[in-house]
Amino acid sequence: MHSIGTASKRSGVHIETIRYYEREGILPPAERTASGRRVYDEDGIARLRFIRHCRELGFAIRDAQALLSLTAAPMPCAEAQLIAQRNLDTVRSKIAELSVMERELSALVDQCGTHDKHCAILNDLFAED
Amino acid sequence: MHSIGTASKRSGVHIETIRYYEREGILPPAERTASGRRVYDEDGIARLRFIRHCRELGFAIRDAQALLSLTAAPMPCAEAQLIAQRNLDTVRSKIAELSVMERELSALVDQCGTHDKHCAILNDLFAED
DNA sequence: GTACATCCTGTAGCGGCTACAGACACAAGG
DNA sequence: CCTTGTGTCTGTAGCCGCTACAGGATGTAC
Repeated sequence: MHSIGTASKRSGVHIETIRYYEREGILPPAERTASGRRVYDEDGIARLRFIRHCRELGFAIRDAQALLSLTAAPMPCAEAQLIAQRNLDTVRSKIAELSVMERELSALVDQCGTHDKHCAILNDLFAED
Repeated sequence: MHSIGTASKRSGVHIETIRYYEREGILPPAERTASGRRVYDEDGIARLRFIRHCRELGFAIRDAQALLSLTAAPMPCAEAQLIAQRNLDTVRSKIAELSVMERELSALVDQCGTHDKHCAILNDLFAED
């Protein structure tokens, strides 16, 4: 049995974040000692790590919660794959958006300094469309 | 002279967002009619479009504000370039993070279905590290 | 026994909007 | 003049996923 501090260190999830997850119902409420302190067993720590991995892969916390609850289902694959695919789509469209930004920004940065009179960056931002 | 609705349509910035920018001091307070309605001239609309372009390029609103105020400076280029370069760095590191996610997620999605017994996605998320 | 670390709850803040509620204002038609 | 419909106003609360306190209780080591 472990304190929240130990669970935090071993799972890589900040203490405040653990409490936040509990408050939000992402995780089941932790057991408590007589004096009211949270206590975590290995499963509890594994769940924290699970959520962290989900977040590192870009899943929304609600999706992380859904995936976690799927681990108790008999045939979780199809559902899990669906959620993962949706997230993959989201990640890819974010990359696409950022790539557009990257191209335009680097063009702007390069242009700047080539014009004597006006700043290319500011000019461009003022353009009609 | 234009109403906020017209300014919104012509700049592509939502009405609520325009008021938000004013509240936050991103934009100078708009002129008002006798009855208290906001009024925008062509310059005001141009400023709104400027902010929108900044946002579309990923600039934080505070940076957008800084860039906007640079348009009144005599030698804005160096400063503008600095802000743009910082933003470009941010955008690039976001792309890098998302690319890692993309690779890992697509591997997971592909793996799923190849194992009969356990879901590869959920297994992976439960892994030690 | 006394420091000091750790934990608790509750609340407020971040960024960048978005979405109301409830009250005024204005233009067009009857 | 009155109604109807649309536009606008202020103020506040919510979204996401935390993060950062304040102020108090509890646990541990010397």
